[in-house]
Amino acid sequence: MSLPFVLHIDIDAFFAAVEVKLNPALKGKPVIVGGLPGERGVVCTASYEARKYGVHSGMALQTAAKRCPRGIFLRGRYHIYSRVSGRFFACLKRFSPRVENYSIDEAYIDLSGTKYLSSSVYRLGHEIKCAVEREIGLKVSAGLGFSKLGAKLATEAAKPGNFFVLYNEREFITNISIEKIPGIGPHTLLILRGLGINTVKQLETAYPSIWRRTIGPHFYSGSGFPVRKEPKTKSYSRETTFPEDISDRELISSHLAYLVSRLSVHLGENKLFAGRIEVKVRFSDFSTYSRRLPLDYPTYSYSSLWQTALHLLNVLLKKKKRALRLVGAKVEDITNRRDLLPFVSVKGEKLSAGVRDIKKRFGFSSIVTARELLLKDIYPVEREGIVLKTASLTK
DNA sequence: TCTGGGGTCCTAGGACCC
DNA sequence: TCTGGGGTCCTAGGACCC
Repeated sequence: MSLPFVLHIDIDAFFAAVEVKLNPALKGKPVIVGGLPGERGVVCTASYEARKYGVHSGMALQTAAKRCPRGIFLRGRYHIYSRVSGRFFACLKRFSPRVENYSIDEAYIDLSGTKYLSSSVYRLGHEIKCAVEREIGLKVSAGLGFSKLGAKLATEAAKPGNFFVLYNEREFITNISIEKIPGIGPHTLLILRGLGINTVKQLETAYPSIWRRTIGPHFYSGSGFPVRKEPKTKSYSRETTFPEDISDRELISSHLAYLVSRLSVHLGENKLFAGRIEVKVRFSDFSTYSRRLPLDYPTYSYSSLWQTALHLLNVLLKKKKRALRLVGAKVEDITNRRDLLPFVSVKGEKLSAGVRDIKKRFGFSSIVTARELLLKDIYPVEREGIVLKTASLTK
């Protein structure tokens, strides 16, 4: 009988670290990934040098630029980060089959019952950390605990670049300040403070149900939440915040068409079918609305998705007479049921497959709908493409 | 300071049925 | 002519995470 052991690993300042690795001249400099200073957007990752200036992720780029005028601002190259991430997880899986990819740069590894247990589980944790660093060439922080929550908090204590073992997890957690607990955000924090709750111990004894709810399914709580296998994705979304608010309906629907097209291609490439689609808008006053509708049948066809999306957009635009800041689309109720494949023979599905093929071979913008063509200044056509005929633009 | 993009999960309340 | 109660399903939106 052995205790459960969970290792948590987190790549330090991931996106910034990748950029520094690819361009060593950036080493030791305040690197800020997320966008350029004048742009509408937020900081995605700040290097530790940039954090010294008070820059952190989620901060508006304009604020970051004020706090750190000499910061090196980069837009971010997500396809590269994603490749590094793949190597990160592959390396972890060599040590244990029970690896949960919690995010692009974070994982839980279940070390319970590992052969090396239990006298040297600590050494094993350290070995894994070093192996990952060698493999991807980036510094990571790691924490070992008896639960996911414990391991995660241990990693926090280890940052940057160290390995922290939580020997007395129960005591460590109960005495910790509640804002350190993942799952307790600004809103919950405000409520709890109002109730006079400041530590986990106070929360657990006074409001056990809140404790269970706020910590959610991600972490250990009494009976324990296991390290999960890769859960399958339940929804895919694409959204765009415009550089400037726009009112032109045609331009708005063109943006939406582009997003729906990307979703359609993504679904089709993975032989996935969406059962529902949602459209989201954000007006210039930041008020945000969404509307969703089930599709007639699960599909990845652009024309089916678009038809419903356009209808939802029209409903949403009636909400306010204001310029738009953002438009987005999301597909949900994803299935990969093979028995749905016969629907691919429907005309729209065949067209989708053809378009997808061309996009794959000649680039995403090599073939676009007439509607997307309105955006040609924003998303330049990569080659002389074929323009797919669509119905009237103003339908 | 002016607030991204991509996800997950939860809940209140309406519609509908018996 | 004053309107129950319970169950289920669905939508919109909020909170949270990285």
